[in-house]
Amino acid sequence: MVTVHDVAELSGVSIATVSRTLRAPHRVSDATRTRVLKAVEQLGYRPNRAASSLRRGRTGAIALVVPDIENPYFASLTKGAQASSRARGYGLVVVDTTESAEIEAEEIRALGSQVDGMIIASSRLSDDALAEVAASTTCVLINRSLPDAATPTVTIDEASGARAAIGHLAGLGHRRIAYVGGPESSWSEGRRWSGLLTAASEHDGVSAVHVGSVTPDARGGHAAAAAALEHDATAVIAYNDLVALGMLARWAELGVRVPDDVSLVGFDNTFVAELSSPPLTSVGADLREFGETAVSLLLDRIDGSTPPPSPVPTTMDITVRGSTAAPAR
Amino acid sequence: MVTVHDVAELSGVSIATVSRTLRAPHRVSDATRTRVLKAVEQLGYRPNRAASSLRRGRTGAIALVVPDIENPYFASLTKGAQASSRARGYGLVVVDTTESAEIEAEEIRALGSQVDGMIIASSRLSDDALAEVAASTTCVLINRSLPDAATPTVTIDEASGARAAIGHLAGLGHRRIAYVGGPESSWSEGRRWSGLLTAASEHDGVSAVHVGSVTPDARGGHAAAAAALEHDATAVIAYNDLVALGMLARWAELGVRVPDDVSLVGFDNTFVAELSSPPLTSVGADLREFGETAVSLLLDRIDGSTPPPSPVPTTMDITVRGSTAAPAR
DNA sequence: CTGTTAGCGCATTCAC
DNA sequence: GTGAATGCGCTAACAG
Repeated sequence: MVTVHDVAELSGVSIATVSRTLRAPHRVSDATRTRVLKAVEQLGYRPNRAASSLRRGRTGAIALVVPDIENPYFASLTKGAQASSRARGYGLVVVDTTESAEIEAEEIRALGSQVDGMIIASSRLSDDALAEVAASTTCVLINRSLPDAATPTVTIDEASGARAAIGHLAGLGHRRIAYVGGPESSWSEGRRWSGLLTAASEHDGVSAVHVGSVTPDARGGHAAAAAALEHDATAVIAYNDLVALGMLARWAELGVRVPDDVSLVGFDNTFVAELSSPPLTSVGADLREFGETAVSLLLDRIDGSTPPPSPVPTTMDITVRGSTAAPAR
Repeated sequence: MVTVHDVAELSGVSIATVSRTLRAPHRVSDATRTRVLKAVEQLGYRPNRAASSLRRGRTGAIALVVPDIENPYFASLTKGAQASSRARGYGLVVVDTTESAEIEAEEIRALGSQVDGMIIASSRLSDDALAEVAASTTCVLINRSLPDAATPTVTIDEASGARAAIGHLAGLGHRRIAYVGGPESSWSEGRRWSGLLTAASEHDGVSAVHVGSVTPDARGGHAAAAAALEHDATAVIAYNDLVALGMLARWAELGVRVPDDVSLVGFDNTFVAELSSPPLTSVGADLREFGETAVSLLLDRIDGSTPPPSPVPTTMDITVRGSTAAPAR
């Protein structure tokens, strides 16, 4: 292993100057800087992160905690966070908690001394447990608010998505719209449903009906497909794209045609929405950008340069694809 | 921050004993061990990773480098690697190189001092560049072999997948089978196509025809959908599930019915194969297990307990869903 | 502008 | 079985 001492010796300066050249280049003379950098290059010197972290009390890394990296929603979020943290010179540790509150708690504890801060997405922790985490670490929450309201949080404006979905369907002529919800414990679920109710009330004659809560995957949609049709609705909105695709597949088996017999709208607009036939109309936010926002907020907090302004919720837009059309009658 | 000194003071022992209690419990007496552990618990002491790393010369973390975390293939791989490394007490740093050889090289360099080893999946690096990495770090390659053959590698037995696909289709009565390939530069592409050719030759009267190379995503499949039908084939095998779904969607627009008019088989058997209608028959390996295998191999190398036996390639199995049936004629 | 010095928190000798 | 002492590689005072 090559250390500052080796570089110092080769370039004829002290180890302090080597360190300075790397951390604060403007504090050394041009001549020595070039000399030191040449030696660094020549020896292939890379500062030891562990030593640097120990001395500085900061690791230069942040963590992103997600419930399930296989979920396209979190995959996109991760992608954005990754790009953004690299751009700011930070490493990113991604942790998949497999939807388990226990593992989440454990990982967060273990992470404590390894990173300078963390982003916790869609936490499965209780308010109390999460508040404790927020109190003892520098963190940013995604899609989850805490009563105290002191913890920085980035959220998606679910109401804007609901408005876009309802507006699109109402514009096509739909009057009765069914909503297949996600887990009742989910933070998004509550916001999506209340957003839909509000949006429906803003259109004359349009009503929304909640037809059950399912697990937020294709299996859930599959199971709810039949029930969703039992309410005279001409359009169905699903908790997320996966649920929507599950319904779509089940309806195909049942001979129900989309969008001829019923229109279908998903939430999140993940890449899977483009995969089905017909492709799925879906409302969603730019998740990569969302991930970037969270990283920025966290790093602003860590670097402490500016007091982080509480960011405005990211709005959702609708992407109209083939699964929606005017109702038959 | 609570350190060994705090724990030592509270439990009335020296810092050496505290450290020993944690790292080599059997080397302290029962009495002191319980006393120290109580103090650890009481103070909420967590060893500082940076200090520990500096002293021991190992970080307790490994890295997984993937081209694209949004790709379900790598997401599943990551999931398995994550679970397995956690189980063995190692942290996992996931890096997404966005399919860029440049970023990959840069990240690998930066990672060097931060992890004890790395797993490089589907590297975009040149043989030379990759060989250099392999020479200077402890690493394990996934889906990519190096001429020198000295670098530990875990691979998937693509030939077994090809055999399963051809066998299934031949069994249904298909004789002429088209293959829509992926990027020619892809390591898997070559193995898949040659495996298909070999497998076809093992069945009387069965032939496989290569009908072009596309980008390995739904867009690629969309573009190749029409061309795939121009060869009198009654069944089509796609480079991967995404390509298959792209074709499926395009065919739906074209009025081509699956599996009535043509059968379709994907590669990788990622979760998206379950999402389409009809759901996609696909050959694939257990990717989570694959990720676990890679982690095990790497950690065995690092811990150096046993000389890592070169693992056998993971075999692929076929999952038959609704996209395949006997040919019409 | 540059060098000397003193630890950061921990794991490991080596005595006892 | 335990304690005292050393230094891992680096950065941040402080002097010069």
